[in-house]
Amino acid sequence: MIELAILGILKEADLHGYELKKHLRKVLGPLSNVSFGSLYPALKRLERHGAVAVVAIDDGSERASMPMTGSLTGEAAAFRARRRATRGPRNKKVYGITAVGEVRLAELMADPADDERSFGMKLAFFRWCDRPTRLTLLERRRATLLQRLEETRRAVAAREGDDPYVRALMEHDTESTMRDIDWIGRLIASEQEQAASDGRDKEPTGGHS
Amino acid sequence: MIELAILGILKEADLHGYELKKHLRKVLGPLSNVSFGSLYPALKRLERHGAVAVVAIDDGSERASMPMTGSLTGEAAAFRARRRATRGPRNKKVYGITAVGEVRLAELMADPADDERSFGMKLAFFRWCDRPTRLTLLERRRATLLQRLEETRRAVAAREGDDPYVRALMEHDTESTMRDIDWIGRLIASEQEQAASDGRDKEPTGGHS
DNA sequence: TCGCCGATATATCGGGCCGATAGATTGAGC
DNA sequence: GCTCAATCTATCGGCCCGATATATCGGCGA
Repeated sequence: MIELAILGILKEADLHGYELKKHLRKVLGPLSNVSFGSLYPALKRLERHGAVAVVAIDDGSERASMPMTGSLTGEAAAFRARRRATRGPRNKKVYGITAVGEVRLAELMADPADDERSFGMKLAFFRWCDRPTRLTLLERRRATLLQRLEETRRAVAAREGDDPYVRALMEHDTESTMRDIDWIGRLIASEQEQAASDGRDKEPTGGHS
Repeated sequence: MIELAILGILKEADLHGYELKKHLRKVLGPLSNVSFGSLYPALKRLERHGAVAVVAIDDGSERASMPMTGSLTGEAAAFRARRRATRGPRNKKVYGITAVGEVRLAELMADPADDERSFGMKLAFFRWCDRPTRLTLLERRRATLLQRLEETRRAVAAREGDDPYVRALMEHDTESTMRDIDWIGRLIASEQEQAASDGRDKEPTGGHS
């Protein structure tokens, strides 16, 4: 799921690895402490698959955002050569998302994976998908949580005189799950309201009062 | 952390891999969906380190729980040989925890890892450790959650006009974290009450009214 | 009685994730 | 100029997981 995170962030702006990690931390907060040990291999993977591409190599000169297509000529190249000779380049590889990457992002958003982490990430990138997709994801999450709730409830009911700590854990889990379900319900309602609002804007016929 | 789960379960009863997985699912519920791809390698690892040992090999005969020390003699061996010749043995490898394993379990319980999963597991096995250790773990968890709460709050405050979905995510995270902190607080209070109660039982002097 | 099937049971493999670590540049402060 | 912390890319070993292979077991219908 780290690929989803990378693509979702890169869709907003071209960034190099280190910045990417900082943005991830800021946007997803405690939901994803992506380590460099995952980030760089993932970037390589995505590049190999053509989902992202190196947009520029920032060597410290002012000429950032220089496309890599074609050969560098003139002053810039000379400047870079000088720099490289004296101190060596910084070589910050700035990545950008490609058309393939956009498709991949959509695929990953539609992926059935539905755990805490995955769902949180998808929600964080909801702005990149349309309303039907959003509703599908929300409904799926609600179904998952309801199933989990049922499971935990059965487990609690099955053994009454069990260990008090296990019991406390399960009861707390039940409560948390119920609250999460409510929350998802509110998100769904909000989404449906907006959908209705959009509908009214487009075809105001049939509106009563 | 799968080792903690295995040792914690095995401390209660000797089990073979398949049973182990079922017990794990029952006790830890949705907190750990340990797969065989982790379970069997982990068992091997633990056996190599001497933390668990094969207590018996259940080949389908009625004589379960037969220790492996010494050679099998008499009827049981004959029966086993007959069975093996005709249909082949079932070879359920029943594992048990060793003295080394008990030490390892205590070490893993004291481990500073403090994420959702790790803490949940430890709590599920609280019955295996003394009250000071429990309180230490609870306090540590509370500190972690408080830190996370602070972090999320700062992130929310830092950008006001941000994406509504990211905002919803963060606000929900804040709420959940606060509830978790309250919960931990209640567990700590309960633990301290019991500690005080124990103290009164032992030295009833100084009790005022 | 035979065959089929789902549950039981052990095990491995490829691939991904993570913590630790390495190696290097850069800017700020002194 | 010197040190130090932050920036930046990258790899390694070890662990975890989903998929998969293999084989037995108990029950149920033909």
